[in-house]
Amino acid sequence: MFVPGHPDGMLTRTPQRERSRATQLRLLEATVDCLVEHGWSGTTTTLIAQKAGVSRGAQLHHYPTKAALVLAAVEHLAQRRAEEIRAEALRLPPGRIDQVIDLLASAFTGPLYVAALEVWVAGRTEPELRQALEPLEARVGRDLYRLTVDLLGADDSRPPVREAVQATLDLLRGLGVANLLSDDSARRQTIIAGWTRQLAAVLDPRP
Amino acid sequence: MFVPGHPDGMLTRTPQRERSRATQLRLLEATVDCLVEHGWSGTTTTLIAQKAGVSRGAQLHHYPTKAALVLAAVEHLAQRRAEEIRAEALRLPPGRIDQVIDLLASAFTGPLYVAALEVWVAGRTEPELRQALEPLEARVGRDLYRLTVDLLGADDSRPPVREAVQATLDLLRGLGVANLLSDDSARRQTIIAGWTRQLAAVLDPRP
DNA sequence: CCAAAAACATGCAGGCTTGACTGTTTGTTT
DNA sequence: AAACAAACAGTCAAGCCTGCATGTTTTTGG
Repeated sequence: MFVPGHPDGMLTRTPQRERSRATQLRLLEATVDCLVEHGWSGTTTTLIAQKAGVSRGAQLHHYPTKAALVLAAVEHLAQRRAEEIRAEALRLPPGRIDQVIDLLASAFTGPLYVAALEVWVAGRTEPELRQALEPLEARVGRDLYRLTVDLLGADDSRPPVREAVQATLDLLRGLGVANLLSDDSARRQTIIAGWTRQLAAVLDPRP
Repeated sequence: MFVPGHPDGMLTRTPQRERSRATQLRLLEATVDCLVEHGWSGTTTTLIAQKAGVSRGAQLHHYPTKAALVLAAVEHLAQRRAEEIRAEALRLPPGRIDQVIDLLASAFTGPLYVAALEVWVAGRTEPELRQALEPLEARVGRDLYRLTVDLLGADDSRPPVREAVQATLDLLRGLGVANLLSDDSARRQTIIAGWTRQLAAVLDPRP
Protein backbone atom coordinates (compact mmCIF):
# COMPACT_ATOMS: atom_id res chain seq x y z
CA MET A 1 0.00 0.00 0.00
CA PHE A 2 1.25 3.44 -0.85
CA VAL A 3 1.72 5.86 2.02
CA PRO A 4 2.57 9.37 0.82
CA GLY A 5 4.35 10.59 3.86
CA HIS A 6 6.12 7.36 4.69
CA PRO A 7 9.45 8.07 6.38
CA ASP A 8 11.98 5.98 4.57
CA GLY A 9 15.13 7.59 5.77
CA MET A 10 18.05 7.25 3.37
CA LEU A 11 17.18 3.75 2.34
CA THR A 12 14.90 4.35 -0.63
CA ARG A 13 17.08 6.18 -3.11
CA THR A 14 14.76 6.51 -6.07
CA PRO A 15 11.38 4.90 -6.63
CA GLN A 16 11.15 2.36 -9.40
CA ARG A 17 8.53 4.21 -11.38
CA GLU A 18 10.64 7.28 -11.51
CA ARG A 19 13.72 5.39 -12.62
CA SER A 20 11.72 3.60 -15.28
CA ARG A 21 10.20 6.76 -16.61
CA ALA A 22 13.58 8.45 -16.60
CA THR A 23 15.36 5.84 -18.70
CA GLN A 24 12.37 5.57 -20.97
CA LEU A 25 12.50 9.29 -21.55
CA ARG A 26 16.23 9.11 -22.22
CA LEU A 27 15.59 6.41 -24.80
CA LEU A 28 12.81 8.34 -26.49
CA GLU A 29 14.84 11.53 -26.68
CA ALA A 30 17.82 9.62 -27.98
CA THR A 31 15.64 8.08 -30.67
CA VAL A 32 14.49 11.48 -31.84
CA ASP A 33 18.05 12.75 -31.78
CA CYS A 34 19.15 9.77 -33.82
CA LEU A 35 16.48 10.42 -36.40
CA VAL A 36 17.61 14.01 -36.73
CA GLU A 37 21.30 13.21 -36.87
CA HIS A 38 21.43 9.96 -38.81
CA GLY A 39 18.07 9.64 -40.54
CA TRP A 40 15.75 6.68 -40.45
CA SER A 41 18.14 4.10 -41.85
CA GLY A 42 20.91 5.29 -39.54
CA THR A 43 18.70 4.96 -36.49
CA THR A 44 19.75 1.62 -35.01
CA THR A 45 18.83 0.26 -31.64
CA THR A 46 22.44 -0.06 -30.53
CA LEU A 47 23.17 3.53 -31.43
CA ILE A 48 20.10 4.72 -29.58
CA ALA A 49 21.04 2.81 -26.46
CA GLN A 50 24.56 4.15 -26.67
CA LYS A 51 23.41 7.75 -27.13
CA ALA A 52 20.92 7.41 -24.29
CA GLY A 53 23.56 6.00 -21.96
CA VAL A 54 21.36 2.97 -21.43
CA SER A 55 22.57 -0.57 -21.61
CA ARG A 56 21.23 -2.75 -24.34
CA GLY A 57 19.57 -5.02 -21.79
CA ALA A 58 17.71 -2.15 -20.17
CA GLN A 59 16.60 -0.97 -23.58
CA LEU A 60 15.14 -4.34 -24.47
CA HIS A 61 13.56 -4.52 -21.07
CA HIS A 62 11.51 -1.38 -21.64
CA TYR A 63 10.98 -1.73 -25.39
CA PRO A 64 11.21 -5.37 -26.49
CA THR A 65 11.39 -4.55 -30.18
CA LYS A 66 12.58 -1.74 -32.34
CA ALA A 67 9.07 -1.04 -33.56
CA ALA A 68 7.86 -0.60 -29.99
CA LEU A 69 10.64 1.88 -29.30
CA VAL A 70 10.09 3.90 -32.43
CA LEU A 71 6.35 4.01 -32.00
CA ALA A 72 6.74 5.27 -28.45
CA ALA A 73 9.23 7.82 -29.73
CA VAL A 74 6.78 8.99 -32.38
CA GLU A 75 4.11 9.49 -29.77
CA HIS A 76 6.56 11.40 -27.64
CA LEU A 77 7.62 13.41 -30.66
CA ALA A 78 4.08 14.48 -31.50
CA GLN A 79 3.58 15.53 -27.93
CA ARG A 80 6.74 17.60 -27.90
CA ARG A 81 5.88 19.28 -31.19
CA ALA A 82 2.48 20.27 -29.93
CA GLU A 83 3.89 21.55 -26.66
CA GLU A 84 6.49 23.61 -28.42
CA ILE A 85 4.00 25.28 -30.70
CA ARG A 86 1.53 25.97 -27.92
CA ALA A 87 4.22 27.37 -25.68
CA GLU A 88 5.37 29.83 -28.30
CA ALA A 89 1.82 30.67 -29.24
CA LEU A 90 1.11 31.89 -25.73
CA ARG A 91 3.47 34.84 -25.99
CA LEU A 92 2.14 36.14 -29.25
CA PRO A 93 0.16 39.34 -29.68
CA PRO A 94 -3.33 38.56 -30.97
CA GLY A 95 -4.43 39.47 -34.45
CA ARG A 96 -0.99 39.49 -36.04
CA ILE A 97 -1.34 37.10 -38.96
CA ASP A 98 2.26 37.41 -40.06
CA GLN A 99 3.56 36.47 -36.63
CA VAL A 100 1.35 33.43 -36.49
CA ILE A 101 2.59 32.27 -39.88
CA ASP A 102 6.18 32.88 -38.87
CA LEU A 103 5.69 30.81 -35.77
CA LEU A 104 4.23 27.93 -37.75
CA ALA A 105 6.95 28.24 -40.35
CA SER A 106 9.63 27.85 -37.73
CA ALA A 107 7.82 24.78 -36.44
CA PHE A 108 8.03 23.32 -39.93
CA THR A 109 11.75 23.85 -40.25
CA GLY A 110 13.01 22.81 -36.85
CA PRO A 111 14.63 19.50 -35.93
CA LEU A 112 11.37 18.09 -34.60
CA TYR A 113 9.77 18.43 -38.00
CA VAL A 114 12.77 16.80 -39.59
CA ALA A 115 12.44 13.82 -37.28
CA ALA A 116 8.73 13.61 -37.95
CA LEU A 117 9.37 13.69 -41.67
CA GLU A 118 11.87 10.87 -41.42
CA VAL A 119 9.34 8.70 -39.68
CA TRP A 120 6.60 9.82 -42.02
CA VAL A 121 8.51 8.84 -45.13
CA ALA A 122 9.74 5.59 -43.62
CA GLY A 123 6.21 4.75 -42.58
CA ARG A 124 5.14 4.61 -46.18
CA THR A 125 6.96 1.33 -46.68
CA GLU A 126 7.05 -0.08 -43.13
CA PRO A 127 3.63 -1.62 -42.53
CA GLU A 128 3.83 -1.77 -38.76
CA LEU A 129 4.91 1.83 -38.51
CA ARG A 130 2.39 3.00 -41.05
CA GLN A 131 -0.50 1.40 -39.28
CA ALA A 132 0.30 3.18 -36.06
CA LEU A 133 1.12 6.41 -37.82
CA GLU A 134 -2.06 6.88 -39.79
CA PRO A 135 -4.45 7.61 -36.92
CA LEU A 136 -1.81 9.53 -34.98
CA GLU A 137 -1.03 11.88 -37.82
CA ALA A 138 -4.69 12.40 -38.62
CA ARG A 139 -5.18 13.53 -35.03
CA VAL A 140 -2.10 15.71 -35.05
CA GLY A 141 -3.14 17.26 -38.34
CA ARG A 142 -6.59 18.13 -37.04
CA ASP A 143 -5.17 19.58 -33.86
CA LEU A 144 -2.73 21.71 -35.76
CA TYR A 145 -5.51 22.94 -38.01
CA ARG A 146 -7.68 23.92 -35.08
CA LEU A 147 -4.82 25.62 -33.34
CA THR A 148 -4.05 27.59 -36.48
CA VAL A 149 -7.64 28.70 -36.93
CA ASP A 150 -7.68 29.71 -33.30
CA LEU A 151 -4.43 31.65 -33.47
CA LEU A 152 -5.54 33.45 -36.60
CA GLY A 153 -8.89 34.27 -35.06
CA ALA A 154 -10.44 33.12 -38.30
CA ASP A 155 -14.06 32.40 -39.01
CA ASP A 156 -13.96 28.68 -39.60
CA SER A 157 -17.48 28.49 -41.01
CA ARG A 158 -16.74 30.01 -44.40
CA PRO A 159 -15.33 27.36 -46.79
CA PRO A 160 -12.75 29.66 -48.41
CA VAL A 161 -11.26 30.24 -44.99
CA ARG A 162 -11.00 26.53 -44.29
CA GLU A 163 -9.30 25.98 -47.61
CA ALA A 164 -6.92 28.87 -47.13
CA VAL A 165 -5.83 27.70 -43.69
CA GLN A 166 -5.25 24.16 -44.91
CA ALA A 167 -3.36 25.44 -47.91
CA THR A 168 -1.20 27.44 -45.56
CA LEU A 169 -0.25 24.37 -43.59
CA ASP A 170 0.44 22.35 -46.72
CA LEU A 171 2.55 25.16 -48.10
CA LEU A 172 4.58 25.20 -44.91
CA ARG A 173 5.03 21.44 -45.14
CA GLY A 174 6.39 21.86 -48.65
CA LEU A 175 8.69 24.68 -47.64
CA GLY A 176 9.97 22.50 -44.84
CA VAL A 177 10.84 19.75 -47.30
CA ALA A 178 12.60 22.20 -49.58
CA ASN A 179 14.63 23.32 -46.61
CA LEU A 180 16.00 19.86 -45.89
CA LEU A 181 19.07 19.92 -48.10
CA SER A 182 19.94 23.54 -48.66
CA ASP A 183 19.17 26.41 -46.38
CA ASP A 184 16.28 28.12 -48.03
CA SER A 185 15.42 30.82 -45.53
CA ALA A 186 15.77 33.79 -47.87
CA ARG A 187 13.49 32.41 -50.53
CA ARG A 188 11.15 31.09 -47.87
CA GLN A 189 10.74 34.47 -46.23
CA THR A 190 9.76 36.05 -49.52
CA ILE A 191 7.22 33.40 -50.33
CA ILE A 192 5.73 33.45 -46.87
CA ALA A 193 5.39 37.21 -46.93
CA GLY A 194 3.57 37.07 -50.24
CA TRP A 195 1.25 34.32 -49.11
CA THR A 196 0.51 36.08 -45.85
CA ARG A 197 -0.89 39.01 -47.79
CA GLN A 198 -3.10 36.70 -49.80
CA LEU A 199 -4.23 34.94 -46.68
CA ALA A 200 -5.10 38.20 -44.96
CA ALA A 201 -7.33 39.11 -47.88
CA VAL A 202 -9.16 35.80 -47.68
CA LEU A 203 -9.59 35.93 -43.92
CA ASP A 204 -10.86 39.50 -43.92
CA PRO A 205 -14.64 39.15 -43.46
CA ARG A 206 -15.90 42.08 -45.48
CA PRO A 207 -18.89 41.00 -47.58
CA MET B 1 38.49 0.89 -87.06
CA PHE B 2 34.75 1.23 -87.23
CA VAL B 3 33.09 0.54 -90.60
CA PRO B 4 29.37 1.43 -90.53
CA GLY B 5 28.19 -0.89 -93.26
CA HIS B 6 30.45 -3.76 -92.37
CA PRO B 7 28.85 -7.07 -93.26
CA ASP B 8 29.22 -9.20 -90.22
CA GLY B 9 26.91 -12.03 -91.05
CA MET B 10 25.34 -13.69 -88.02
CA LEU B 11 28.48 -13.49 -85.94
CA THR B 12 27.97 -10.17 -84.15
CA ARG B 13 24.83 -10.69 -82.11
CA THR B 14 24.66 -7.50 -80.10
CA PRO B 15 27.24 -4.75 -79.81
CA GLN B 16 28.86 -4.31 -76.45
CA ARG B 17 27.75 -0.74 -75.95
CA GLU B 18 24.17 -1.66 -76.48
CA ARG B 19 24.34 -4.54 -74.06
CA SER B 20 26.06 -2.36 -71.50
CA ARG B 21 23.50 0.39 -71.81
CA ALA B 22 20.69 -2.13 -71.60
CA THR B 23 21.77 -3.73 -68.34
CA GLN B 24 22.62 -0.33 -66.91
CA LEU B 25 19.12 0.85 -67.71
CA ARG B 26 17.67 -2.27 -66.16
CA LEU B 27 19.65 -1.58 -63.01
CA LEU B 28 18.60 2.06 -62.85
CA GLU B 29 14.93 1.27 -63.37
CA ALA B 30 15.12 -1.47 -60.78
CA THR B 31 16.65 0.97 -58.33
CA VAL B 32 13.80 3.42 -58.81
CA ASP B 33 11.29 0.61 -58.45
CA CYS B 34 12.96 -0.51 -55.27
CA LEU B 35 12.79 2.99 -53.84
CA VAL B 36 9.08 3.16 -54.57
CA GLU B 37 8.31 -0.29 -53.26
CA HIS B 38 10.63 -0.65 -50.31
CA GLY B 39 11.80 2.85 -49.45
CA TRP B 40 15.35 3.99 -49.01
CA SER B 41 16.34 1.61 -46.24
CA GLY B 42 14.77 -1.30 -48.08
CA THR B 43 16.71 -0.55 -51.23
CA THR B 44 19.60 -2.99 -51.07
CA THR B 45 22.03 -3.80 -53.83
CA THR B 46 21.17 -7.48 -53.83
CA LEU B 47 17.48 -6.75 -54.17
CA ILE B 48 18.13 -4.34 -57.02
CA ALA B 49 20.26 -6.86 -58.88
CA GLN B 50 17.64 -9.51 -58.34
CA LYS B 51 14.80 -7.28 -59.51
CA ALA B 52 16.81 -6.18 -62.54
CA GLY B 53 17.63 -9.76 -63.47
CA VAL B 54 21.31 -8.88 -63.36
CA SER B 55 23.93 -10.96 -61.65
CA ARG B 56 25.77 -9.51 -58.75
CA GLY B 57 29.01 -9.56 -60.66
CA ALA B 58 27.59 -7.61 -63.57
CA GLN B 59 26.11 -5.09 -61.18
CA LEU B 60 29.42 -4.47 -59.48
CA HIS B 61 31.07 -4.27 -62.86
CA HIS B 62 28.91 -1.36 -63.97
CA TYR B 63 28.50 0.33 -60.58
CA PRO B 64 31.32 -0.54 -58.20
CA THR B 65 29.59 0.88 -55.16
CA LYS B 66 26.07 1.44 -53.97
CA ALA B 67 26.54 5.19 -54.00
CA ALA B 68 27.53 5.09 -57.66
CA LEU B 69 24.43 3.11 -58.51
CA VAL B 70 22.06 5.31 -56.58
CA LEU B 71 23.55 8.51 -57.94
CA ALA B 72 23.18 7.24 -61.48
CA ALA B 73 19.63 6.25 -60.66
CA VAL B 74 18.90 9.71 -59.31
CA GLU B 75 20.17 11.29 -62.49
CA HIS B 76 18.03 8.90 -64.46
CA LEU B 77 15.08 9.65 -62.24
CA ALA B 78 15.33 13.40 -62.72
CA GLN B 79 15.48 12.88 -66.46
CA ARG B 80 12.41 10.68 -66.45
CA ARG B 81 10.46 13.10 -64.29
CA ALA B 82 11.23 15.98 -66.64
CA GLU B 83 10.33 13.91 -69.68
CA GLU B 84 7.05 12.85 -68.19
CA ILE B 85 5.98 16.37 -67.35
CA ARG B 86 7.02 17.76 -70.71
CA ALA B 87 5.28 15.00 -72.56
CA GLU B 88 1.99 15.64 -70.80
CA ALA B 89 2.41 19.36 -71.12
CA LEU B 90 2.47 19.11 -74.90
CA ARG B 91 -1.12 17.98 -75.13
CA LEU B 92 -2.58 20.71 -72.99
CA PRO B 93 -4.76 23.56 -74.22
CA PRO B 94 -3.00 26.87 -73.66
CA GLY B 95 -4.23 29.38 -71.13
CA ARG B 96 -5.97 26.92 -68.83
CA ILE B 97 -4.42 27.60 -65.46
CA ASP B 98 -6.38 24.89 -63.68
CA GLN B 99 -5.24 22.21 -66.10
CA VAL B 100 -1.63 23.23 -65.69
CA ILE B 101 -1.93 23.01 -61.93
CA ASP B 102 -3.63 19.64 -62.15
CA LEU B 103 -0.85 18.35 -64.34
CA LEU B 104 1.78 19.51 -61.88
CA ALA B 105 -0.21 18.12 -58.97
CA SER B 106 -0.28 14.69 -60.55
CA ALA B 107 3.46 14.93 -61.07
CA PHE B 108 3.83 15.57 -57.34
CA THR B 109 1.81 12.54 -56.34
CA GLY B 110 3.09 9.89 -58.73
CA PRO B 111 5.60 7.16 -57.96
CA LEU B 112 8.46 9.13 -59.45
CA TYR B 113 7.94 11.89 -56.91
CA VAL B 114 7.82 9.32 -54.17
CA ALA B 115 11.14 7.89 -55.25
CA ALA B 116 12.65 11.35 -55.49
CA LEU B 117 11.39 12.16 -52.01
CA GLU B 118 12.95 9.01 -50.59
CA VAL B 119 16.31 9.99 -52.00
CA TRP B 120 15.83 13.61 -50.98
CA VAL B 121 15.17 12.74 -47.36
CA ALA B 122 17.92 10.16 -47.24
CA GLY B 123 20.33 12.65 -48.77
CA ARG B 124 19.96 14.87 -45.73
CA THR B 125 22.02 12.48 -43.66
CA GLU B 126 24.11 10.69 -46.30
CA PRO B 127 26.98 13.04 -47.11
CA GLU B 128 27.99 11.44 -50.38
CA LEU B 129 24.44 11.47 -51.65
CA ARG B 130 23.75 14.95 -50.42
CA GLN B 131 26.77 16.42 -52.13
CA ALA B 132 25.68 15.06 -55.49
CA LEU B 133 22.06 15.93 -54.86
CA GLU B 134 22.41 19.59 -54.04
CA PRO B 135 23.40 20.89 -57.48
CA LEU B 136 21.14 18.43 -59.24
CA GLU B 137 18.06 19.45 -57.35
CA ALA B 138 18.85 23.13 -57.72
CA ARG B 139 18.90 22.60 -61.46
CA VAL B 140 15.76 20.51 -61.48
CA GLY B 141 13.99 23.09 -59.33
CA ARG B 142 14.92 25.94 -61.67
CA ASP B 143 13.85 23.95 -64.70
CA LEU B 144 10.53 23.11 -63.16
CA TYR B 145 9.99 26.75 -62.24
CA ARG B 146 10.69 27.89 -65.78
CA LEU B 147 8.49 25.23 -67.24
CA THR B 148 5.66 26.26 -64.94
CA VAL B 149 5.98 29.93 -65.82
CA ASP B 150 6.01 28.95 -69.45
CA LEU B 151 2.96 26.71 -69.20
CA LEU B 152 1.05 29.36 -67.30
CA GLY B 153 2.00 31.99 -69.81
CA ALA B 154 2.86 34.18 -66.85
CA ASP B 155 4.75 37.46 -66.85
CA ASP B 156 7.87 36.48 -64.97
CA SER B 157 9.08 40.05 -64.52
CA ARG B 158 6.61 41.05 -61.83
CA PRO B 159 7.81 39.91 -58.38
CA PRO B 160 4.38 38.88 -57.11
CA VAL B 161 4.09 36.51 -60.02
CA ARG B 162 7.43 34.92 -59.24
CA GLU B 163 6.44 34.47 -55.63
CA ALA B 164 3.07 33.02 -56.52
CA VAL B 165 4.52 30.48 -58.93
CA GLN B 166 7.14 29.37 -56.43
CA ALA B 167 4.55 29.15 -53.70
CA THR B 168 2.45 26.99 -55.98
CA LEU B 169 5.27 24.54 -56.46
CA ASP B 170 6.02 24.46 -52.75
CA LEU B 171 2.36 23.89 -51.98
CA LEU B 172 2.31 20.96 -54.38
CA ARG B 173 5.41 19.55 -52.70
CA GLY B 174 3.63 19.74 -49.37
CA LEU B 175 0.47 18.15 -50.72
CA GLY B 176 2.60 15.37 -52.16
CA VAL B 177 4.05 14.68 -48.75
CA ALA B 178 0.62 14.67 -47.14
CA ASN B 179 -0.43 12.12 -49.74
CA LEU B 180 2.25 9.63 -48.78
CA LEU B 181 0.44 7.75 -46.06
CA SER B 182 -3.25 8.26 -46.63
CA ASP B 183 -4.93 8.96 -49.91
CA ASP B 184 -5.71 12.60 -49.76
CA SER B 185 -7.16 13.28 -53.18
CA ALA B 186 -10.49 14.67 -52.04
CA ARG B 187 -9.00 17.24 -49.70
CA ARG B 188 -6.27 17.95 -52.21
CA GLN B 189 -8.69 18.74 -55.00
CA THR B 190 -10.51 21.26 -52.86
CA ILE B 191 -7.36 23.01 -51.79
CA ILE B 192 -5.95 23.09 -55.27
CA ALA B 193 -9.15 24.55 -56.65
CA GLY B 194 -9.10 27.34 -54.10
CA TRP B 195 -5.45 27.99 -54.68
CA THR B 196 -5.93 28.13 -58.42
CA ARG B 197 -8.45 30.95 -58.05
CA GLN B 198 -5.99 32.90 -55.93
CA LEU B 199 -3.23 32.26 -58.41
CA ALA B 200 -5.35 33.37 -61.33
CA ALA B 201 -6.00 36.66 -59.60
CA VAL B 202 -2.30 37.26 -59.05
CA LEU B 203 -1.34 36.31 -62.58
CA ASP B 204 -4.00 38.48 -64.14
CA PRO B 205 -2.12 41.58 -65.39
CA ARG B 206 -4.74 44.24 -64.94
CA PRO B 207 -3.22 47.37 -63.43
C1' DC C 1 15.18 -9.33 7.46
C1' DC C 2 14.07 -12.08 3.41
C1' DA C 3 12.00 -13.29 -0.87
C1' DA C 4 10.01 -11.72 -5.15
C1' DA C 5 9.98 -8.56 -8.78
C1' DA C 6 11.55 -4.99 -11.44
C1' DA C 7 15.50 -2.69 -13.52
C1' DC C 8 19.84 -3.27 -15.40
C1' DA C 9 24.24 -5.38 -17.55
C1' DT C 10 26.82 -8.31 -20.84
C1' DG C 11 27.58 -11.82 -24.17
C1' DC C 12 25.99 -14.40 -28.10
C1' DA C 13 23.74 -16.32 -32.40
C1' DG C 14 21.30 -15.80 -36.71
C1' DG C 15 20.38 -13.07 -40.63
C1' DC C 16 21.43 -9.58 -43.81
C1' DT C 17 24.32 -6.24 -46.59
C1' DT C 18 28.25 -4.79 -48.87
C1' DG C 19 32.09 -5.18 -51.66
C1' DA C 20 35.87 -8.26 -53.22
C1' DC C 21 37.57 -12.34 -55.54
C1' DT C 22 37.91 -16.00 -59.10
C1' DG C 23 36.35 -17.89 -63.19
C1' DT C 24 33.47 -17.95 -67.64
C1' DT C 25 31.28 -16.14 -71.73
C1' DT C 26 30.85 -12.75 -75.33
C1' DG C 27 32.48 -9.15 -78.28
C1' DT C 28 36.46 -6.49 -80.42
C1' DT C 29 40.82 -5.80 -82.70
C1' DT C 30 44.73 -6.92 -85.31
C1' DA D 1 42.36 -16.85 -86.18
C1' DA D 2 44.31 -15.35 -82.00
C1' DA D 3 44.93 -12.17 -78.43
C1' DC D 4 42.69 -8.92 -75.78
C1' DA D 5 39.06 -6.49 -73.31
C1' DA D 6 34.61 -6.05 -71.70
C1' DA D 7 30.49 -8.10 -69.77
C1' DC D 8 28.81 -11.49 -66.86
C1' DA D 9 28.28 -15.26 -63.12
C1' DG D 10 28.69 -17.19 -58.55
C1' DT D 11 30.84 -17.39 -54.08
C1' DC D 12 32.97 -15.58 -49.88
C1' DA D 13 34.47 -12.87 -45.84
C1' DA D 14 33.93 -8.92 -42.79
C1' DG D 15 30.85 -6.06 -40.47
C1' DC D 16 26.56 -4.73 -38.60
C1' DC D 17 21.80 -5.12 -36.66
C1' DT D 18 18.32 -7.34 -34.08
C1' DG D 19 16.63 -9.99 -30.52
C1' DC D 20 17.47 -13.61 -26.96
C1' DA D 21 19.55 -15.59 -22.90
C1' DT D 22 21.89 -15.55 -18.76
C1' DG D 23 23.49 -13.16 -14.69
C1' DT D 24 23.63 -9.03 -11.33
C1' DT D 25 21.92 -5.10 -8.75
C1' DT D 26 18.22 -2.35 -6.78
C1' DT D 27 13.60 -1.70 -5.09
C1' DT D 28 9.41 -3.44 -3.06
C1' DG D 29 6.40 -6.04 0.08
C1' DG D 30 5.60 -9.29 3.70
